[in-house]
Amino acid sequence: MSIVYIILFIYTRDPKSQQDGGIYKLYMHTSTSEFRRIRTQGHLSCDFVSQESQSRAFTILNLCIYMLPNSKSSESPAQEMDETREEMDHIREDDLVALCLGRSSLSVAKNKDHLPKASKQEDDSLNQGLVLRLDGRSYEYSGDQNDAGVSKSQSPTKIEEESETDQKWGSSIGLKAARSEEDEALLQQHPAKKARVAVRAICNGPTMNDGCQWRKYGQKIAKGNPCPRAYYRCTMSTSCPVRKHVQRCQEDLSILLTTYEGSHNHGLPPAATAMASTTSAAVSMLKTSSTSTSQPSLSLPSATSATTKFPPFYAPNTTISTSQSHPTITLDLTTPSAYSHYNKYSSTFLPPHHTTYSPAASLNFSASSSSSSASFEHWRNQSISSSSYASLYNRTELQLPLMPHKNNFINQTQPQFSIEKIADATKEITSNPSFQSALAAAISSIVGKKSGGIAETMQSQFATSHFNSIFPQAGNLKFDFSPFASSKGDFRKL
DNA sequence: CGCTTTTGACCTGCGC
DNA sequence: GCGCAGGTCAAAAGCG
Repeated sequence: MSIVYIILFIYTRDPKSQQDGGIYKLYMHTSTSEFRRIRTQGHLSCDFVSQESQSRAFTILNLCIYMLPNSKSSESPAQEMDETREEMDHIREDDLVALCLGRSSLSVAKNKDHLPKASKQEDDSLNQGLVLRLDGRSYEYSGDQNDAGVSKSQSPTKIEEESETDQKWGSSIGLKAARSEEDEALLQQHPAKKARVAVRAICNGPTMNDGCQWRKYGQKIAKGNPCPRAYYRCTMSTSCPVRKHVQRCQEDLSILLTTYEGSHNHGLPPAATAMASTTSAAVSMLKTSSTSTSQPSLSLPSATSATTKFPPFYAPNTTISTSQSHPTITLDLTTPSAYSHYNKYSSTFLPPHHTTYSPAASLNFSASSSSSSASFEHWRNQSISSSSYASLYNRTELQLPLMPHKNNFINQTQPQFSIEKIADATKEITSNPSFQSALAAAISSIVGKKSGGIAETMQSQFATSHFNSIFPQAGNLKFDFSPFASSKGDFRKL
């Protein structure tokens, strides 16, 4: 099996200076042997550069978004591709913001030989392990521990504990690799165990407003944390098996750890679909990992794998654990890439106008009960007034952290490839449920982190507009996290 | 009065 | 088998 790299650029533009900001590159590994670079007109654009197309059927193995400094304008797509490879070789690792979903060795384009084709050995490594990475690389990469703005207190406790003894990439990865193998074995030993998704988020209220209705049925003092753990069950349906427990982080009382278990057997209100889609995507990843016994065994790459260009930053934002009886994936929303990198760079590189967040950034989880319509209305009003489609699109896209500018960068080069080919490829990609759920979760996570909570409308608008811009041939795909939408799905075709 | 929360008891799984 | 910890139950209390 080979590797496909699809690089998706998401341009950002500062609304005041009209200067181009950072770029997101989205690498997608699939199981076919192709390398594509996606580019279209405008802020978000696509073309496909397909070097080799052996099969249109593939599975999404990895989905990464890296934030890079601006690159140079290119004369042609072919030149751009060369530049991309060049970039991959020279890019400074700590310039990256990453958001990754999928299964990966993280050996993304470490060297030129890795692109576009991968050796069988690398293919095997790509198959190994299940990773959900949501930025945070700056916490794990310890090349410069004195990096300004990288506060240790922002780091999730779990990773903090690990990173204290495993400050370097290699050792950390080694641990994770070992653990992942154990996890895999455990997952296979206990197939009946329900997967859990834990969400760490800053929340002042008793629970996170995830859009569902919950009833508390118990409370316990758990070992190792004086803060009581509260148990809730979903009350939106009498037979709904979904439970969650909520516990405050001992180290930082503003952080709430919410662990979800089970799947809703009823329709969800639109406001609940964002979290549900995120958690279900995470669960599906766990399940995929645990059920893929017929495929090559899954394990994380060796710590000694020296062929990676990008360090395998298993972000502190996400961990997979089976230390308890249930396989658990932890999503950390307390260390958004935006904030960490923003903090890291704003004082040094960014012009003053970058030091203000968009209004949406001040949104937070509701401090009231989980089903508070008042808080929802408050949020809704904020969303409507501050994040219409147009304003969203013109505001540097939620003012995600920008990298230092090198050059202006809007390349309007016309694609040299047939529309049909692009459309075909786009359909293949966008019709893949794994990709849909992964991208939905990824974007909802990154937007959710930016806003400090679940901002459904913004997620919907952001994800929808971006996705449709990225894949204009996909037929108006829509991320439906909107509280005003009627569908319970998180991703659909209109 | 009905719904929710609290809280001690009980059950279950796991490690030794 | 025993002890421990996590999880659940259900009666009592609280609240609107």
